[in-house]
Amino acid sequence: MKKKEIIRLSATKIIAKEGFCKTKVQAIADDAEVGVGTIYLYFKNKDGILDYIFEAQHKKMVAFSEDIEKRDMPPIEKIKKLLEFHFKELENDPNLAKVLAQEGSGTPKNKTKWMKYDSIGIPAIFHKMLDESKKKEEIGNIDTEIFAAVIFFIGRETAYLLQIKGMRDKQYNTFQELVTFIINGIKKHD
Amino acid sequence: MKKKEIIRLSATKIIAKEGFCKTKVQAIADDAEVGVGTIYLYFKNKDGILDYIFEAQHKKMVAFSEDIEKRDMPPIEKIKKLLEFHFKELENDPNLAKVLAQEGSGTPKNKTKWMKYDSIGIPAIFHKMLDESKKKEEIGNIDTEIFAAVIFFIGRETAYLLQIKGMRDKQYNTFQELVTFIINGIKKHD
Amino acid sequence: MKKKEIIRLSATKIIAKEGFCKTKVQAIADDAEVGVGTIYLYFKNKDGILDYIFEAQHKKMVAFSEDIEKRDMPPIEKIKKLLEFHFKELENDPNLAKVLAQEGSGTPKNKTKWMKYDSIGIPAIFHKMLDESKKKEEIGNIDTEIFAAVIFFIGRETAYLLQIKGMRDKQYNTFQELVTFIINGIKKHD
Amino acid sequence: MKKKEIIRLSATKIIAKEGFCKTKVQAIADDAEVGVGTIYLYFKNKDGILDYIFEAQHKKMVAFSEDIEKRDMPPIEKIKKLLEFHFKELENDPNLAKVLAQEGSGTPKNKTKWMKYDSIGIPAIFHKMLDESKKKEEIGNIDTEIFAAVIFFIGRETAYLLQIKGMRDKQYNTFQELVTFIINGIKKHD
DNA sequence: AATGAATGAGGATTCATTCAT
DNA sequence: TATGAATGAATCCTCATTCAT
Repeated sequence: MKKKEIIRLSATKIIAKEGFCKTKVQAIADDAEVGVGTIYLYFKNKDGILDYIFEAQHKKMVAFSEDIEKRDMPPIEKIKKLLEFHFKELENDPNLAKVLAQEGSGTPKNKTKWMKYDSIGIPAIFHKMLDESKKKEEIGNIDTEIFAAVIFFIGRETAYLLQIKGMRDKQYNTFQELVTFIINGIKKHD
Repeated sequence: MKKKEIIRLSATKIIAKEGFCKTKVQAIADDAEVGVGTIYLYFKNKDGILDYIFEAQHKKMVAFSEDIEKRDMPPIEKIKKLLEFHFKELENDPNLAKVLAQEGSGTPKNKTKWMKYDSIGIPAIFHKMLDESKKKEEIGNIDTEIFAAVIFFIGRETAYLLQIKGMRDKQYNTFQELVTFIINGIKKHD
Repeated sequence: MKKKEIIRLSATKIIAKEGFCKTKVQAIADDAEVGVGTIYLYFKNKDGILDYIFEAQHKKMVAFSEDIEKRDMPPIEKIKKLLEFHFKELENDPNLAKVLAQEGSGTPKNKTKWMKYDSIGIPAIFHKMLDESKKKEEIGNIDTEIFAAVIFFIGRETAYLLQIKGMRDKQYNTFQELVTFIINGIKKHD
Repeated sequence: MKKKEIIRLSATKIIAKEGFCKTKVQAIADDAEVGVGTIYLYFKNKDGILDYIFEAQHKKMVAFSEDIEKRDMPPIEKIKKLLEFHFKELENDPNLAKVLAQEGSGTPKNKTKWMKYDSIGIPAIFHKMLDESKKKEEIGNIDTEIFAAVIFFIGRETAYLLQIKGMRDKQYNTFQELVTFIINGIKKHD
C-alpha cells in the first residue's frame, strides 16, 4: 500500500482512540512504522491528516450517491439505499466512524477544508433526496434541511455508539432497525 | 451569582466556540473577569471545568425525570415529555448544547467522571421508559438500549445543528417535528 | 533590574558568542536564570529579542546625536564627537558590538524592524552631518551617503575585531587612531 | 563547468540572499539543478560548502598578492593595487561580496577552516605591506595590524553596501573614492 | 556518479499549573 | 480569597544527512 494510505489508516486508528487533540504525531508515526518526518512529506501538518481522512470518506459517499441518482426508483427507496450504504461504511470501519463523529462535530471555524465540506456535502445529498420525496408526497411536511443533517449524524453516532459500548454483535440488526426507524419517522402518516 | 457559576458560564461559552482542547484557561478567566489563579480555587484542573458543566446539566435532567416518573401517564407520553424537556433545555442554552454534543462524543477513556455518567445516565432513563413502553406494546420490537442512546444524541445534535447553521428561527417547529419523528419512528406500525 | 533588561543582557552575551542562528532560547533563559516561558512573556519570539537589542542601542545613539545637533560647532567636529561616542559605546560593551556587527549585516529581507531602522537610521545621522560639512567645504567631494555607511560599519567592525583578536589593551589607542584616520580620510586635501 | 563549481555558485547566490543559517541545502540543490544527495558527494556537509566559497576566493587573493610582491614599486602603491584588485573582485561578484561580508563576521569558534584562514590570511598581506610602508615613513604611526584588518573589511562592507542599497551605478566612483579615502587616511600628515 | 525518499535529533513555542504576595 | 508572573514539560515541525536504488 502507498505510504500516504498507511499513514491515513494509522491516524484513523489513533485518533479514534485518543481524539485528534490528544493524538501525538509521533504516535501516528510509530503506529505507521515510519519516521515523523515522513508524515510531513505527505501532509502539510497535523490538521492535514485529519482533513485527508474526511476527504477520502467524502469522495466515497459522493461516488455512491451519484451512482444511485442515475437509477430509476422512488426517492424514498434512494434514501434507504444511501442510508444503508452510509451505515454499512461506518459499520465496516468503526475507527473511521468514531473519527468522523468525534472530530466532525466542531465549530466550522475550527474545521479543515474537507471537514467543512463533508458536514455540508453529505447532508446536502440527503437534503436533495428528501425534497424530491416530499414533492411526491412520500414523506410528511418536515424541514428537509434539518432532517437531512439529523439523518446524517444518526448514522455516525450510532456506528460510534455500537463501537464504544462493545455491541458489535448487535450491529447488523441495529442498522436495519435504524433504517426502519428513520423511514417510518419521516413517512407520511395519516 | 457565585464565582463558580460565573466561571462555568464563561467556560461553556468559550468551549462552545473553540472546542475544549483549543480553549485556554486564560481565555475563560478573561471572559469571567477573574484571575487564572482563581479558577484553580474552584476547579482542580481544566478537565474539572468540563466535568462540572456535565454535572450541572446532568443533575437538572435527572431531577426532571424523577419528577415525571411519579406521574401517571402512558410510557410513550413520558418519553415525549422528557424529550420536550431535553430539547427545551438545549434550545435555551445553545452554547451548552454545543459543548455537550462536541465534548460528549469522546472515547470513554478520555472522559471525565460526569461526562461518562451523563452519557450513561440520561440514556438509561430513556432506556427504562422505552422498555416499559415496549412491554405495553406501544412501540415496536426495537433494541431499546441503542435507541435510548440514539434518541438522546439526536436531541443534542439537533440543538447543536440549529445553532451552527444559524437557524434559530426554525427552532420551535424543528423540535416539534423531531418529537413527532421520533415517536413515529419507534411506534408500532402494522 | 527589570527582567526584560536581564534577558536582553544575557541574550547579547550568548548571541555574541554563538551567533543569533545558533543561539538556543533555552541558553538565554539559563544564562538569565529565568524559565524559557518567561522570555515569551517579554518577547514575541526569538527574533523579538534581537530586535530589542537593536532598538535599545539605536535609541541611545539617536538621543546623543540630537543632543550634539543643538550645540554650536563646525560640522566636522560634530562628526568627530559622534564617532567618539559611537566607538566609546562599542568599546564599553564588546558583546553588544559583536552582535550589532554580526547580525546587523544580513539582507534587509531577513532583518527585524529595528535592525532595519538601525542600519538606516544611524548612517542617516552621519549622512546629514557629512552633507553639512561638504557644503562648508571642510571635506572633499565624496559620496556622502556611502561614506556615512562606511564610517558606521568601520566602528562596529573595529570594536568587534579588537574583541575577537583579544586586543582589548590596544583599544584606547586604536579608536583614537581610527577617528584620526577617518577625519583625515574625508578632509579636503589640496 | 564542473558540478562542484556549479554548486558553489548556486550556494553563493542563495546564501547571499538568505544568509547561511536560513539557507536550506535543498534550495541550493534546486538552484544548481542537482539532487540533494549529489551535494554530499562533493561536500562533507553544509559547512563545507561555505568553507569552499571562502577557500576559492582566498586563493585568488593570495595569487594576486604574490604576483604584486614580486614587482618593484613603493609599498603604498602596492597597497593601492591590492585594494583595487580586492574591490574589483567584490564588484564583479556582488553575491560573493555579500556572503564574505555576512558570514565572515562570526566568532572564530563558529568559523570553518577557510573562513578563519581568510580573515587571517588576507589582512596579514595588508599588514605586511603596511609595515613596510610605515618603515619607509610613507604612512603615519598607526597600529598596522588593526588597520590591515579594518581596510580588508571596509572593502567587503562597501561592496556589500552598494549591493544592498541598489547603488550599482555609483560603484566605479565609490571604489575610487574609497581608495583615496584609505590612502589619505593612512598617509603621513604633517 | 546521481538521486530523492526517508529519517529523527533538535529547537521554538505554548499553556496548564503553581505560589508568593 | 484573589491574583498573575513565572515556570518547564510537552509537542509540532524542520531540515541536515543517509542510503538503497
